[in-house]
Order: sequence, then structure tokens, then C-alpha cells
Amino acid sequence: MPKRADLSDTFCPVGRSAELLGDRAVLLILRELFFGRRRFEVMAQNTGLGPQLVSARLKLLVEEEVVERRAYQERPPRHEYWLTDKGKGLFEVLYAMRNWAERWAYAPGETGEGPAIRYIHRACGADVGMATICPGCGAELGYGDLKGEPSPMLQAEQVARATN
Amino acid sequence: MPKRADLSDTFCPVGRSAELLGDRAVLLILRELFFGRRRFEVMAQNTGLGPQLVSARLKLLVEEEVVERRAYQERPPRHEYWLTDKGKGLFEVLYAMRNWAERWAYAPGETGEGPAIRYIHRACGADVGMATICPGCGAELGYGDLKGEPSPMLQAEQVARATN
DNA sequence: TCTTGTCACTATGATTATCATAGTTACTAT
DNA sequence: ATAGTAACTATGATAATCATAGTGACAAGA
Repeated sequence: MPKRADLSDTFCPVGRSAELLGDRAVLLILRELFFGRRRFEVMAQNTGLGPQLVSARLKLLVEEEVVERRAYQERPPRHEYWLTDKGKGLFEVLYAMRNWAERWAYAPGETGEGPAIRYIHRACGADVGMATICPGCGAELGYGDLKGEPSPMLQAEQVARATN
Repeated sequence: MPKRADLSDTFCPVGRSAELLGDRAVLLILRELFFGRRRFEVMAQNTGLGPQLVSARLKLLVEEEVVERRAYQERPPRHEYWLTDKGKGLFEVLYAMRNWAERWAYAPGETGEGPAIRYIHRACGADVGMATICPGCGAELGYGDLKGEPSPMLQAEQVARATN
């Protein structure tokens, strides 16, 4: 492609978000980070993206202050990637994407019983379904409050990806 | 690029959404549709995207049943694009993107007073701020319930785009 | 009738992002 | 000394995107 048109100076807020989020690799990496995966190799593995892409996007995310690069050991030098507050603020976006897909992106019966990934409120143990406010305790849901429980079919897929 | 890896058969719901939404052009076109813009030329103008891209993405969105193509006159043949229910379901995603950007994507004072686009609940006239439940009447907010009021600075930008 | 204008696109060629694959760096462990 | 691991970088082929120009089907005015 030619240099893509830069709309980062657009005044429209959706346009600004789109500049960052309108990229498959960014979205997949953010998914990994929200699931608590912080290592380069793990993210590359789970997303199926090549290492140059993962590298380039993490660099971008660090630049945008959505992600922070932290050394977790000195020798050999090893790094992890953590969401900043700005990054954690994207929880609602990813959660809305998840809810939309659970509702619209699966063929009937494709997920077996219930959703592809069941979300459990850590604080009270309730299955939150697709709510933004916990049906068990009434708390508002945000970053780190939920634990994902993949359906048996999704677990099988993850195992298959890890072992090939 | 080579043919990009197809993850549409991924079991993960965020991955499935990312397949469609991880594309700047798709996001911008959806923004136009949510603002009630249904004409090809208007969308191309407002997004700054070339006509082939707009054409290709609208085709994709129609295929995915997110958008419906409707003739609004026979001679000469003219068409408009409308969101389907599946498309309207993306309201929460775009709304979350907007809220995130209003919070994080502007320099202090860049929007003047208040947000770049103020959202008003049509039913009761209240400024909803960034809420998902109307602070004026308590109703849950969804597709078509809100009216956007661009800040003076954003209006100026739109006028500039239309007249060059 | 001839020209101009509008809407919704399609065609062409240059540029560049992405992919698959392989290689590198800096170590630790055996 | 060899193998292994984490986090990358390098290379070449392919394809998506951009800018620009052109097309088809008609309406309206000179």
C-alpha cells in the first residue's frame, strides 16, 4: 500500500480510536493482554501473527502509552508487556466486541451450551453473562474483574494450537 | 501482503470480531452509518477513503449481513446502505470507542469545553455524557437513541472538509 | 440537441504492509 | 561443548491501499 492516510488528527473521537483499533493485529494483541498474557512469544503463538508484526505493534502500543514494557529479569534481558491505565480503559471496547460476537458471530449450536467464553466475576463468583453490571453483586465491571472460562470446544482449539 | 491469515473460524469471540472490526475503513464506514449517513459519496467524502475501498468494504459488510443495500430510486439506479440488526448491535462497540477516545485521545483543552461530540438522548433531551444508561430518564441507550452535537471545533473541521 | 452535472461506482499503476521462513543475540542448563 | 529458550531482526514474495482518472445511466438547462 501507499502510506495510508493519517487521520490521527481528526477531531472525531471514533476516528481517533479507529486509527489505533482499526487493525487486526492490535486488537488480537490487546485481547492477549486482557487475558493476562504478557510475553512476546505467547502472544505471537496465540494470535498466529508473525514476530515482526507483534514486535511492530507492541512498539506502537508502547508509543501510544497503551502498553508498558517492563524488564522482568536482567540476564539475559527479558521483557513483559503490561497494560497502562489508558490501555485498561479499552476494556469496554473489547467487552463490547465479545458481546457482539457471542450474539451474532456464531452459527446456532456452534458453541455447544452457552457462550464461547463464560465470564465470571472474581469478586462474587457470579456468571455475568453479557452484563456490564454484575448480576450477582451489582458492582460495575471493569479491567481485571472478570475471569474467562472457555467452553470445552474453545479449550480443545487452544490445546491444538499449542501442540502443533 | 500475502493472503492474510484467516482467523474467522477462531472460536474466540474477540478474535471473530477483530476479523471484521480490525480494519480502519470498516470502522470509519460504520461510524458514518451510525451517524445516519447512507450514501456512497457522502461516506467516501467524510471518511477520506477512496471509492474502491468504500466499495470493497460495503460489499464485505453486505456479505456479513451487517449492512443492507437498498435502492432508493430506479432511474437512474441509486442505492443507499442501511444497518441491519446485526449491524445495529455494534452500537456498544462504537460507543465504547467514542468514550475511550474522549477520555484518552485528546490533549488537555483540545476539545475546548466538554467533549468533541456531545451526545443527547432524543427521548428526554438529556446530555448523556459517557453513560450507558440515560442520566435524565434512566433508559438504556442503544442504536438511534442518541443525537450527536459536534463541538464548535469539530463543526469547523467538517465544513473545511466539505468545501475543499 | 448538446453540454454539463450527479451518483455510484470500476480501472490502472505505484507504493508499502504483511506473511512465511530463517537467522540473531544473549544468555542458562546439562 | 552442545542444546535450549526468549525476544526479537532480516529477507524476499505477495497483495492491499492510495491517488488519479474514467465509466454508465440518467436529469436538467442552454
